[in-house]
Amino acid sequence: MVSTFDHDPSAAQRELWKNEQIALSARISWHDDHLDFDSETLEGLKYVAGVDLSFPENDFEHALACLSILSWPNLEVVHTSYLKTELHLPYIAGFLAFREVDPLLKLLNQLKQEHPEYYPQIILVDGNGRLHPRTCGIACHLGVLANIPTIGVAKNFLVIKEQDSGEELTMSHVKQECRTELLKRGDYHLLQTKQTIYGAALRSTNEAPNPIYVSQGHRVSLATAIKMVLACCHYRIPEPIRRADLDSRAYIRQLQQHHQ
DNA sequence: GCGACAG
DNA sequence: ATCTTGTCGC
Repeated sequence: MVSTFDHDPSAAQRELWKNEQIALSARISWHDDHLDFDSETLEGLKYVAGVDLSFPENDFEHALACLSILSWPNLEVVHTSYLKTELHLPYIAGFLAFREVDPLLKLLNQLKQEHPEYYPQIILVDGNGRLHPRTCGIACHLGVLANIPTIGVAKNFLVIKEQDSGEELTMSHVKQECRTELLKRGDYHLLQTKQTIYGAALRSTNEAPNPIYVSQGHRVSLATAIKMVLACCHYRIPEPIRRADLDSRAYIRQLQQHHQ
């Protein structure tokens, strides 16, 4: 029995995925907020969500997807939902959404059916949004498919190289800039080329010198995305994503113990 | 051929 | 993506 999981997808498959990302990216308006709350004061915001996938030890084909709903401005968990899922593709940098977005969409649809009162007004996604080779990371993917405002938050920098201009944002260059420029909570460094603003490296706490990488997903401006993420950061990782990560990992450990 | 790139 | 352990500072 040959599993598709064992092999990298063909170059042809990757070209199809690239075209899909380019088409999705074209559907996003990058300049404006399309929110149902005030982007300046955050007045009217009630619920903010975080999504993440956690994996059992040494098993990257099975995952527990998690959707955490937090109240604003208290940032307390009011609802958590999980979905055990089987993954059919390996992780490939630049194509994360094709591996992970389906279970997240299912969780959102399920919440809308069963607990519409908790349906979030904006989602923080573990991964990039516009900060992506084709300006279409998983946060964009999820936002467009579910038609909901999203923001991408990555813990590591994804190298960007522009096809036409040849201009690139390299790991070492960005880290260098961050060390010298990001001195306190709220300081950020724009990640941009001559033609595109991809996102920002943000120092989210005074204690954590390593930045997080914030970018627009869907229906949100970069300025609002940065403000929103910073407002959600008690620690380096914003609370909605942090809770989805912690709670799903705890639940996996519980499942494994109960199964023995 | 080599290096490297979210999760 | 996962795990463990130790260390520092309040």
